[in-house]
Amino acid sequence: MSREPRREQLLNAADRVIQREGPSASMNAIAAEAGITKPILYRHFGDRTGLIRALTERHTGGLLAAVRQALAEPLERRDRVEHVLDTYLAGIEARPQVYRLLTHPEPGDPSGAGNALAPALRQIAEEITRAVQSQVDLGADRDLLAEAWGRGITGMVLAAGDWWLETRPCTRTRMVQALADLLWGRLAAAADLPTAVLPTAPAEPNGD
Amino acid sequence: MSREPRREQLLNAADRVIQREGPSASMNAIAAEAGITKPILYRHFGDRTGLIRALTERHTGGLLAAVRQALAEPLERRDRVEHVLDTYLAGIEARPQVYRLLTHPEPGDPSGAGNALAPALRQIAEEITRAVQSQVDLGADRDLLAEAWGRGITGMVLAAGDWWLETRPCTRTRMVQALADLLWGRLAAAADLPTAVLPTAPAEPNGD
DNA sequence: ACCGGGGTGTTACCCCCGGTAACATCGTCG
DNA sequence: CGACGATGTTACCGGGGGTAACACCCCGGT
Repeated sequence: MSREPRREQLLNAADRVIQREGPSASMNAIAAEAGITKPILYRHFGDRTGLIRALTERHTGGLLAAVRQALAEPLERRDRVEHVLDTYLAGIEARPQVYRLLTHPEPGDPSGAGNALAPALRQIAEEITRAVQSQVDLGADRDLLAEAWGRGITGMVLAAGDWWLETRPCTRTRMVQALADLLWGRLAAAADLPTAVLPTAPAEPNGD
Repeated sequence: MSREPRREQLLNAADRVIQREGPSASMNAIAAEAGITKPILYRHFGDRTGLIRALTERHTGGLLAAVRQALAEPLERRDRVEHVLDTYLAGIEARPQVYRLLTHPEPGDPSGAGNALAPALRQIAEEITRAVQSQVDLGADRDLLAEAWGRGITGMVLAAGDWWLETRPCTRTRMVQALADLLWGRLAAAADLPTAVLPTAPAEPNGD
């Protein structure tokens, strides 16, 4: 049996463990799930990050492709944006554990310093950047704006989506509306509230 | 000498190590930097997360207070938003390593599952939520929108700020403009670009 | 029939990390 | 003085990532 099929089996096992125990599952646990021992895993994936990377690449495909396709949909812009948001939220809703893996990829790697966006998310950010660049007329600043917005929108959806997944405060479509509204400048358009009172929150140094 | 001052000294040492080695510095390294050994650290902080928490709380104060104050500034809304953005970016610009600590607090903790936003950031998100709730008239959906937007905006600024810090594609004020423009619905307002190419040949399933 | 290579797998080990137990030392207060 | 609360130490544990060394098994070549 050539290497590939075995690799797939090992990835399946790793997948199951991570579904069950979260992204911090140990190599021992993964090996045990696969019915084998550690060195084999290391033969196939080099090190832990290699395994995780293989795993994420395998799952990213679907979500990334879906988002990319949604970005290219021939709709009115607002509808397209909503479509993309819904696609993303549906994706993370379907497989929360995998989604964790995508967002928390390599716990505490000392090398690369701090990327707020995991590789999988960075691909999405680039996809958005490209879409904005090619679809929206932003004048001279287009490159800067598109890049900044690509990252920004990705981070926004990541954080908001995470919150939504955990607290489930509303339906998915409603959440899509809320985010699209934000992107659509509803924050700018809304009226001021009467300056109630309380310039500042009464100093409450700490909570939790 | 009561406990507090020693604690401060230990935190100073931890701070130096983390400035130098990043947030994944080991307890041994921190103890060594302080000229002592591990058990003392554990006496003072319980465990690693306790230390990190103490450290973040110490640094969060400044940024959080600054953001809170910026949110309460008596300006036109757009100016206020820009002020908040600038405050945040200035804060992370001043101390990148600390900022890493705030955003990557506990690498791979198995307990809390996956919070995309670190505690420090969550406080900022709540601050934004409160500000939106009390300052902007959003009709019946105000609670949901304010919460979703609080998280979303925080995530947006986190991701975009991270990218900006690493690549420094423009000045801070320009970055502030770019993000404020996004929040101000410029994405919605801009014209379509002539559908230059794109619909292209019918579906060409392709991977990068 | 023999051998070698590429796959399978194992046990046993290393180093470091987070965390703890047990013990020794100083200064202060009653 | 003694008790107490702080300081500090060495030595250890369990477990995680990662590696070395060895064993099997099958298949194809000479």
